[in-house]
Parts: sequence; C-alpha cells; structure tokens
Amino acid sequence: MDAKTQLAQLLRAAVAQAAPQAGETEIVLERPRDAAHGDFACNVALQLGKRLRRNPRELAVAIVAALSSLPASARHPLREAEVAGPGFINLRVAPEAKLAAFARALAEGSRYGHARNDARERVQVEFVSANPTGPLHVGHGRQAALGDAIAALLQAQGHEVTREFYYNDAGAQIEKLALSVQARARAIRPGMPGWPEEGYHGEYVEEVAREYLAAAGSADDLEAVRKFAVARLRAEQDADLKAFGVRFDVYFLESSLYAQGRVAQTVAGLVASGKTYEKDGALWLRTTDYSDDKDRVVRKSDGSFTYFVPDVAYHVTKWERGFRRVVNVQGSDHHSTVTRVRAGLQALGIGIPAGYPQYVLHNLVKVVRGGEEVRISKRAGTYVTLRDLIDWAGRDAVRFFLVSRKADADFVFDVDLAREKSDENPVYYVQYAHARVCSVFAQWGGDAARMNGVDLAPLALERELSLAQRVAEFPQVLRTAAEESAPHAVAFYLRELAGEFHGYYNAERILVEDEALRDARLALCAAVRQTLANGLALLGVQAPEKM
RNA sequence: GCGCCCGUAGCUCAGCGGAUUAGAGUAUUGGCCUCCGAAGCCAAGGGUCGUGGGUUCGAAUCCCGCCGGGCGCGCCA
Repeated sequence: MDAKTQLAQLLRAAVAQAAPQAGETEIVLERPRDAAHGDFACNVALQLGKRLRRNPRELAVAIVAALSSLPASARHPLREAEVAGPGFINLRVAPEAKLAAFARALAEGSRYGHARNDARERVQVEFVSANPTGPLHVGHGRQAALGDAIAALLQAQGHEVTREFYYNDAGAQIEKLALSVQARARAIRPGMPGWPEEGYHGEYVEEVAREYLAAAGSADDLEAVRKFAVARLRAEQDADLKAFGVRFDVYFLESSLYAQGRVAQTVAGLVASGKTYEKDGALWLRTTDYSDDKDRVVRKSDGSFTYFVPDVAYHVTKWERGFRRVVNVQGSDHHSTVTRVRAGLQALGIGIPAGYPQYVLHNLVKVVRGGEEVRISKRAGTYVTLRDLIDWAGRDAVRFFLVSRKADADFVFDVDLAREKSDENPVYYVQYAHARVCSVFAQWGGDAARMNGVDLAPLALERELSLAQRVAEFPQVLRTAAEESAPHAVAFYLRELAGEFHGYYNAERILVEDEALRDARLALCAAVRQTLANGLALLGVQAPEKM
C-alpha cells in the first residue's frame, strides 16, 4: 500500500471521530501546486462543512486533532497535519514512506504501474477500421495511436484485450474502387470519358492498376480487379500500421456478416421486437424510442439493407463473443452512428446494456508545415497519409504527438516541430531522460537491474523525495487514464517526470564518492528509468538507451 | 434550423466529479558545459480562462443565454 492510500485511511478514521454524523465520506488527496502546502492536501472538511452546515475550518481543526490523538505508531506514514486557508488539511509524510515508491518500481520492473487484477474482463478495442479503398490518412493515424494506447492501458489494468479492425470488403465503396482501378488499367484518367462517377483519384489507383496488369490480369475481369485491389490496399495499410508499431488480433470482414446470415438474423430480430414498421415501401426502426432524433430505415424500398444493419449485426457478434466492454475509436464525423447502433442493440432486447458500446470520438487532425496547412498528399491526392507523417517525423514523434492531446480536442500537427530533432521537440525530451539514465549506468559500468534492494535512506534532498512521489503517482495515472480512455494523461505525466529528473540531474551529481549515497542515487535513476520505459511502452514509443 | 464537440499566455495545449497565488511546451529576454550526454538546467516577462448572467462562503471547472470555429443531420457508407 502506498503512502497516499494509507493517509486516506487515516483521514477516514479521523473524520469518523471528528464528525460521526458524516457517514461514508470520500477522501480525496491532491498534490498541492505549492510545495509549502505539504505533500498532500485534503479538502474533505470543505466538502463536509457544506453538507453538515458546519464551519469548515473548525471541522478541519477537529479532524487534525483526531489525527494527532492517534498514537505515533498508528500514525504512520503521517508526519504532520495542519489546517490552512478556508479549511484545507495539509499533510506531510515521512521520507521513508515516499522513498518506498523507488523500491516498488525496482522490484516490479516492467510491471510497475500495472494492476494485478481481480476483476479481469474481456475487453475489445475496435479502431482504425478503414475500408481498403486507399492509404490510411492522418485521422486513421490518430485512431491507431489512440486505440493502441487505450488497449495497452486496459491490458495494464489486467484485462484481456482484443484489438480489432473491421472493414467493408464488398460494398459500394469497394465497387467504386474496382471501377477506378479498372478504368486506370484501360488508361482512362479522371475526367476522361468512361471514368466512373465519384471514382478514386489518387495516384495510388494508377499504381494498383499497373501492378494488376503486370500480374497478368485482364482489365475486363472486374471481379479479379476488385480482389486484387482490395488485397493490395489491405497489404499497404498493414505495412503502414506495422511501421507505426500497431498490430491487430482480429480483422473482421463486413461481408462475413452477410455470408453467415447475421444481417438477415438481425433484421428478423428487429421485426420480432415489434419496433419496426413499414412506410413508403421501406422497413423502419423506431430508433426515436431510444433518443434518436428520427427513425431509421432498415430495409430500403429496393429490398437491400442500409449500412446500419450490418453495423448492429457486427456489434451483436461482439456481445456474443463475450466482450462485456467494448471501446470503439472513431472520428467525430461518425458521431451520429453512436445513438443509432446503441438503439439497434437495445431494440433487439437481448440483454445488451444501454451504454454499449463505449465510443472514443476524436476531432480532426490538421497538418501544418512551414506555417501552412497541408491538405494534399502526393500519393493519395486528396489527403495527407499516415505514411507521409511517419516519413516526415518518424514513428516515435508521430505516436507521441497524436496521443498527447485529449481525443475530443482539435489537433494541429506541426510537422516542423515533430521532425525537429533538437531542443524544440517534446518527444525527445522524455526519451532523452531515459537515455541519460542509461548513459549514467554505462559510465558507472554496473547494471541497472541490480539496484533492487539498495538502501534508499541516504536520499534526503527535497528533489529526491519529490521524484519519489512523482514515481509513486504512476500507477494511479495509469488507472485513471485507462478508466477514462485518456492516454494523453500518460504523455503529460511522462513529460513532468522527465522534467523533474532533468532538473535533479543538473543539480546533483549521481556518481559521487560516497558509495552509499551513490548507490541510492543510482537506484533512484533506475526507478525513474523504469517508470519512463513503462509509460513510453504503453504509448508505443521507443525508450532508447542512446540517442 | 437541430444535435454533438471545441474556444485557457503570441502559438500548440494541460487543468474542468468547485477550493490555498490559473499551469506546461514553444516563442522572446538574460544566465549555466575544465566534472555522470547542453537533445539539458536556472531565471524573467506574457492570461479580465470567448462573452453575459446564475448557483456557491468560493467557478477556468456546475447551470442557462449569446458569439466564434469544427463535425454530423439520406431509402450514401
């Protein structure tokens, strides 16, 4: 148990004594901005004061008195408690309790920060899910970075996570792609007679056509063109994702839903639910019963189904495959599907909870280079690709950047900043802290892994204790980030940890003469390095030993 | 018009289940390498937290209106 949890318990007991009528109270401990306010601050007296209509400051005094009345042995790790301002309780903990975080990081190694889980769930994260009609764009890149990090965070919480990629391999978009490739194979270019309506214009279409012809295909065989193009573009997307360090466990084909009759089954289920009706020759679902703003068509008057049906059928398979928690990462331009998919699942009445699945919707990414927005990629024609970004800035910078903003914020990706391999770039700042530690160990000639068990007591400087507290926060940062599907919190945490370490490193020498102090400082370095490495790993960013 | 998201320092962004003096990076200015990596550190200046109300002892944070921006509002996917 860490110092913070212990303090929370002490406070709970003190509150029960000072204000017995308060009942169950939540104790929130925060790290104050100002170090003069102690190691932790608690506002429970302010919260309670409001609820019990008592003067918060007096209440705080009573709580502190209750704390002080405890015998010294029962007070651990509390060293000092005082009332401040309107009724804050500022707390200080004993140094050895702070230093325990280093020992824990060293003992747990690459598992530090991860939860040993009791309530293990099967969780699925669906992300990217791009149709194979062209290269992945920057939006997919953001989804890949977010989705992979969210999946990693959930794994770190002890869940069994499946990363899944869903794509349409047989719909109207694929047909357009096939026709575009076929046209190119016949030397028809966009704008010329015979070019398909709303065809794909990117240069890659011509590449695919050329490769298809070279593989001895006939331009007349549209089915063969379609298959070739889909396989070719899927392979390219996979190569890009691999270069980005992202892998999937399952690739789910929309066509399989039709092939296995799941779409028809879903329609039958909706009809059986009594939530459908016929109008204008089409079949409608009363999604307005589930807070949609209008009812939706299920079966068009021409007899075919709207995309909404396979979407629902697909999510039914997620439920049936045992995923009780599903996170879908998508661009915010898909937000209208959220209500619809959930409504469809509810209408089926098969026991799926109302908030299923969860969605993480991200805002758009604007790419800026040389102070101007970039909209055109050479290969894709109309949009900047993920591959462009990786080529310009490198995998680590792109992943770190794309994950360091909360999902629902607009994102301006500054290529010049990301490709800057110097002082301006936040990615290298964190990586540099890691490399620095490695370099100290290289200098010393010993092994960082052997620091476990070293006596930490010689660490007494303010900076050293503060670093210990920072390291102690890591598990909680991961827990919250996983709960809220917010990997950006990890990126911010790493920056702060790296910053504190750089400050310490500049102020103090690690390899000092005094052996006990030197070993303790090396242990500190090793613990910081471990924490940085664990955090970076979750974000899919390398933790280099040299740069 | 309706729905969702966003509006915090010149720029890019944290903070938003209220609370002690609003943070970071970058840019600007001034310092720090005979010593473990200067891809680093230290310091300074820079904000009526879009705006107007409301709730509260206390609001960047909660509620309402307005303004500005993005996205979505098909028997397209």
